Amino acid sequence: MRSGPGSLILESGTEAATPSFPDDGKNTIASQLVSRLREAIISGQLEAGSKINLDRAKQSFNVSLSPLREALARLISDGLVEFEDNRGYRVSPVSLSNLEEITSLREEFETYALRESMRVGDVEWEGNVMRALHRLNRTERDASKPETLEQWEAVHREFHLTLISGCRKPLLLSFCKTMLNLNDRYRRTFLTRTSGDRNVSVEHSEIAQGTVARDMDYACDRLREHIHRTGTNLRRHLAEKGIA
Amino acid sequence: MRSGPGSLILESGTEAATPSFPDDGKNTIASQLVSRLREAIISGQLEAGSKINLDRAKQSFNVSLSPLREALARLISDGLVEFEDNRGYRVSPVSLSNLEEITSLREEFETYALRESMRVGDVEWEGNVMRALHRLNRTERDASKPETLEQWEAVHREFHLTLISGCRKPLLLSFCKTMLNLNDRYRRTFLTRTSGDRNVSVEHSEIAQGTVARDMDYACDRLREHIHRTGTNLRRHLAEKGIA
DNA sequence: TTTTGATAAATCATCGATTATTTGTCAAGC
DNA sequence: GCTTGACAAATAATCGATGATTTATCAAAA
Repeated sequence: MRSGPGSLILESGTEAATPSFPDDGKNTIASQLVSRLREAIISGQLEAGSKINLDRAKQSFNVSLSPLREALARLISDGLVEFEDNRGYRVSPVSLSNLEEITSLREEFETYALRESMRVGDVEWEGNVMRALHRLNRTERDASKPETLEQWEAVHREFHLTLISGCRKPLLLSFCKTMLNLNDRYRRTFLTRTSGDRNVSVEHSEIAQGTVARDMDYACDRLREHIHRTGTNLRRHLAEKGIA
Repeated sequence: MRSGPGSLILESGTEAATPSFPDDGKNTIASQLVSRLREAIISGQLEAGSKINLDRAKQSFNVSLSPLREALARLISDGLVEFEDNRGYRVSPVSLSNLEEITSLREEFETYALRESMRVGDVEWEGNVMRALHRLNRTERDASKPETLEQWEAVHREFHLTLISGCRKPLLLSFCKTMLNLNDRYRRTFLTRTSGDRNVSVEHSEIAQGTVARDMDYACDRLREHIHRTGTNLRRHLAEKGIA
């Protein structure tokens, strides 16, 4: 299926602009599935709480059972999928209490990671933060253009991860990444527009400015508020849709 | 292989004292493997950093490939196993920096979870804490008897988990459980005796007493010290064995 | 001697088919 | 009418075999 390095046969896939070089990562079907399934869950294509029928999933993703099961097993780490013996896999459900926990943990984990980053982060990290902020501010978010929403989600996620990427604590970073994933699912499912009384751009800028200035208390307070506001916002939207 | 409910054929396994009733959980080979592999890694039977050869593992555990791969995929969540495309699975390596991160995160996560537990925990939780303390104090730990060490590890782990079990934050609890697993691997691998200058029993009692008295600062300070001392201890033992 | 490239061996990834379990259905008994 | 139990359909779990990739080996060339 995959043409090896040096092959003259062009691949028929959508990606692969450089057919003579092996792709970086994501070589196996199982690994590709992890990405595709994660995206499908976060974006809401796979409904929260719904059972994942292996036969149907197998068909709709055009894969065999083994890589599908392996991908789902790996997704348990992300908290996006749950499993029970002989009952199979299901998309993790959403709930008010789950959202509240995610918000709380993001406040705790991310402020801790940000403080650590400011303590030990180097100049390159500072630069990455400013670059991520700039990209975020230059990315348009228009509810009438769905593709801009997706793009904005990506750079927004990247901004928050960059903020804490200087902390030199890989386990902590992976936890934060997980929480951010779970949080993004709520936003992408329930929140297409931002609340009117917020200027999110300013919030991001304040966090970033405080961060590179290494003003720990200021930056962490701003970040905590930012996360908290998003949580409050989302909670309201969940309540409107009658989700307990 | 498995005799169904009501069957008159007795199982040949070591467990299953009540053959007429389905086991609670752990029904499938994959799930049993998760437990067995986790125990094998934490106990040090599977060497840290070593590659897991699927063919050999298949034979030594007497299972087929599919459940083995699925079990390993699930173990990634626990941070005990790492994976790379086309290179397979390996036991997560140990290092000084990894131990230090685990210690830091345990300090942060567990004190936060303990505070939350004291804030919202109910009377039943309090009772569970006192029971876990009592069991721990009554469990002997004799380096000359390996089976007592294993037993002690189990009740010790149970004590720490019970402490924070009142917090009503399932995601936080699972993170703490993961960190505790990783920490226990270091202790079981590198630390068979407790340091001479510590009275660990007193430390546990102080934490538990402060907890049920809902003295947040006292209990959390004692817990943080307790975790920190264990970390310092372990770090020394790692250094002695020349592990960077 | 070191490097390179081809080949062989080991190992991982995937598939299709088989077996085991759960869930849905419905009739018999209470 | 409600519960119980047997049967059938749907679904999950496992297996053995096949295909793909990586790693090891070693001879030829620089």
